[in-house]
Amino acid sequence: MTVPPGVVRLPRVTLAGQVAGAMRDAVLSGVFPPGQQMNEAELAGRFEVSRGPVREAMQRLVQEGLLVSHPHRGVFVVRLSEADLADVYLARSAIESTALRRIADLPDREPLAGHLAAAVAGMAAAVAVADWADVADSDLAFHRALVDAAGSPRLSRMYETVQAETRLSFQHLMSGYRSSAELVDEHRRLAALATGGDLQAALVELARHLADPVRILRRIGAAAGDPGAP
Amino acid sequence: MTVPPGVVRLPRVTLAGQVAGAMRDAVLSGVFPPGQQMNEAELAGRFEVSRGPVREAMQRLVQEGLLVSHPHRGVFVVRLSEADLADVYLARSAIESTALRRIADLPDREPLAGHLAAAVAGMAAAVAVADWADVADSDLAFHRALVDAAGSPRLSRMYETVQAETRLSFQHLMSGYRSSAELVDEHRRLAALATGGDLQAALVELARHLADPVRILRRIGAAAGDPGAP
DNA sequence: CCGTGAGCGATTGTCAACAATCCTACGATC
DNA sequence: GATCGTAGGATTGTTGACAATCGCTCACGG
Repeated sequence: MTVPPGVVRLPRVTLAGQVAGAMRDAVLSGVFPPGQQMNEAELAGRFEVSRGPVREAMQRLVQEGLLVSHPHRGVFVVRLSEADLADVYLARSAIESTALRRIADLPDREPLAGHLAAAVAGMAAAVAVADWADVADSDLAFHRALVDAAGSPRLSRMYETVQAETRLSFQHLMSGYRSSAELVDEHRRLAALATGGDLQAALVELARHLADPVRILRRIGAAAGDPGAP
Repeated sequence: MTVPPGVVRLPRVTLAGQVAGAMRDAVLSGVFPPGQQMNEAELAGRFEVSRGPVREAMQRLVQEGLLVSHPHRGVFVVRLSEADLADVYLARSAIESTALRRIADLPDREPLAGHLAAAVAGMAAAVAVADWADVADSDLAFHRALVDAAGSPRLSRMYETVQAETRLSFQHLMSGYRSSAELVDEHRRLAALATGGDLQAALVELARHLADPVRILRRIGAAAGDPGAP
């Protein structure tokens, strides 16, 4: 019997892996408030598994920066301060600007342009109906496409962590997105520059986009519910 | 009773944490060859602990990129290819160049200059006696000081992972250091530029220092045991 | 000879129980 | 009232046993 193409090895799934995914989603969607203790026994009961896989899952999220572990005292949802937000943006800037440098050398930037355009279109549609969660998703998908286009496993892996923290800080520090066409235009401009071949202009635009947290924090102060771009 | 200053909360230590540290050291020092399976039961016996803490320790190293886990099949020491090495250098470049930008804004760069000078002195002494392990340690300490001086927890955390991979790829892909004063001079020059206030020159020097892997790989090909700077 | 299925041993994944640690509350003493 | 010591409950850390999975080998049938 010859096996037809398309038949591939099925992914192995462990309980710990599934629990980690479910917990990651729960943390990122704000189900647990900052500083909340994650009770092993209770979570194990909810998931109907033993404490072992829950422990493993939580260790993973600790390494991802979403939870923090204090030995013998428990594991807690991180409290992200404004200083943390600033640091997240610095890390994003490091990763995304390096990605832009790689993208500038790509022989074919059309696939990336397509992905960025799709994200911008999704963002515009979400802005039109004031669906803030979708705006955030599109925004993060835009930047994720940028980093992944660099073709660097390590940049992508680092960005995964930092993007989760971006989403989390958005949950904890910000209360929503402004309904503004400026946000969409900003991304449209960045997409054009990132794929247009003018690296220096793209870097300047990215730096402006991820400008220093003082500007972002000013926005928070100036208008509640007006946090700027993640 | 008033407690005198200097009396601080003692760090809590778990078996899992200790096992993780010992295993990290063993992996980084080349005790386990690339692709080696890490047998839980055997390691648990060696450490005289149960398999639980060994599992937790290994999960941590998996997240750090030193081990790779295949569910139901085991955990293995990663095999780092030349493409991996190139990617590690790209990630280092992203982090270290961002650190340089932050350092350029430091009000006082003297402490960093001191740390870099100490690392260079240690490197020179190690080169003089052809102690390759010490050369590597000094080299990595130099770059670590650079990143830590940026004062960004996330840059430092990301760098920890990438530096461990640097050390590991050094173990797996390279066979030693050349005994060369050029290496020491390179670092001395980088230290001067990093703390001297000329950001552009420092960035150019860092880029040269972490030049594209093709140059490094050429060196491997040109002279066995002559891998260039990590 | 080749392909398939079954069995076995080794190893990983999970479970439940016990041990250890922490925090809080309460009582005793000064 | 402040401090100290103790006990108890809740939770985390670890252990050893059982369950599940995988890879390899061997036997059988076509």
